Amino acid sequence: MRPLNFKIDKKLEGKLGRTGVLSTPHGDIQTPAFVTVGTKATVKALTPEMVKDLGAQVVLANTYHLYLEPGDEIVRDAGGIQKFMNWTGPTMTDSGGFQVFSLGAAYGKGLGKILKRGEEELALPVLNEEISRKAIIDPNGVMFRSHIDGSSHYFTPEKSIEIQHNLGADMIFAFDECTSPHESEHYQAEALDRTHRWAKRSLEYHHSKPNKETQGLFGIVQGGRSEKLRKESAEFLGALPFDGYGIGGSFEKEDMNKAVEWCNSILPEDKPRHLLGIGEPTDLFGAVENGCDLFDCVAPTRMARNGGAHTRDGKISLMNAEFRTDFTPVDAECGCYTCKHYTKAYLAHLFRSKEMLAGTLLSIHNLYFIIHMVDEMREAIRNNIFFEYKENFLKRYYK
RNA sequence: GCGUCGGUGGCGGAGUGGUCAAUCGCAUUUGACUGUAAAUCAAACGCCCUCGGGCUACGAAGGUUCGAAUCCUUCCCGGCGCA
Repeated sequence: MRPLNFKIDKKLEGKLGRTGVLSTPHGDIQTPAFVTVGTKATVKALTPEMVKDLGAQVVLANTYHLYLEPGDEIVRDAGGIQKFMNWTGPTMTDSGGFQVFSLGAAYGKGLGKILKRGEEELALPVLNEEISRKAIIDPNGVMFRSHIDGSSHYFTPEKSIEIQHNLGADMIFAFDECTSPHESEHYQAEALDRTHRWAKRSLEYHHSKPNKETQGLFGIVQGGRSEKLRKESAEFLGALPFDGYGIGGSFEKEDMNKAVEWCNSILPEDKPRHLLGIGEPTDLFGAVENGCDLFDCVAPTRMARNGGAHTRDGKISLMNAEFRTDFTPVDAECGCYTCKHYTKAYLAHLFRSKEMLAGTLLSIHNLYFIIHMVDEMREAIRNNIFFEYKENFLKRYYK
């Protein structure tokens, strides 16, 4: 029995986009779908019931974080991540590959996944960089220093898969190296070679264990901003028997769609593709159009906790003075629980007085907004109106 | 009334002769947030202008000094103690 079954039911004419159904041991996912991030086996500020009610189909947790606390064996003994966190739907776990980046090359530099124009100078070497960073890479794996207590831990591809077997999600990722966009082409090639070797090892280890019966393994395409490397990576990994593929790395905003297209024109059509860590409306349209089926992103929930809200007319910050006396919903056209029952003035009050409910209510809204936007893209593809939908949405959102 | 301690920027509270437009915290304003190191971070925050600078400021008014938020005098206001 295969752990996953992916069935494409409609294609976007002239493009790589498609809709489908991804069946997992814990239920079906209508794709394209936005994956809610619950790094530490919790979607921050929300109960699983809230997450379900706002329309989430699948939750993604993290290997590195759950390994550190509470420990993957505890999650295993609890009956796996679904049972542990009381989320009954499909789950995924990331491999810890992103932490190679965020705790390594990006540590202390405020570097994110998307490189903005003019940020290149940040690539200048920092004094004592090797001391400050908390992840050090070698050919065999990565040494992490815990961001919690400073203790040292060593991840190999085998170790990451072993942890993910213990966590027990329906879909797991091969251990990869997410590179900094500042790295040279030479380094990108070297890192990609490492990611490929790690991918094979992840696959071999995975298939040497019985968990392969229930867990699908995704390989992760890397290659930075290089067309040559991206295509090379898609070729290499596409030829391996993964159950799906992730597209990782950090991008120049303008280049992302191209990079996604390079990868997806090569990756096997019948396998699900997950664009890792992307969640801005404009990026999601590009990703769907160019053939991605899944995307996860912390932005909706993180923004929400910081007072940032999506609306049909663009982003707003509820900390802005004007909303203190605005007695209308965050988005009058939104059907979420928060918009049905609360005003901006109330949310502004909650944020200013630092009440916990603020982050909860706005997380509900932002997740609902993004999830439903992707749902609408899916329906638009099925109804042959994707490009109209896209144009109307983006024109209004970014006006 | 006498004695005593104190009055600093929206608030709290440092500073006790020059390096003070004044540490710091809060509040305020704005910005950022894309496989969560994040309910976080950054910037601005007397007035005027362009970096730089100019102007007005530490209860009020005088004074000492090259120079005062800092010392002196008087006054006003507040806490406490004694009558």
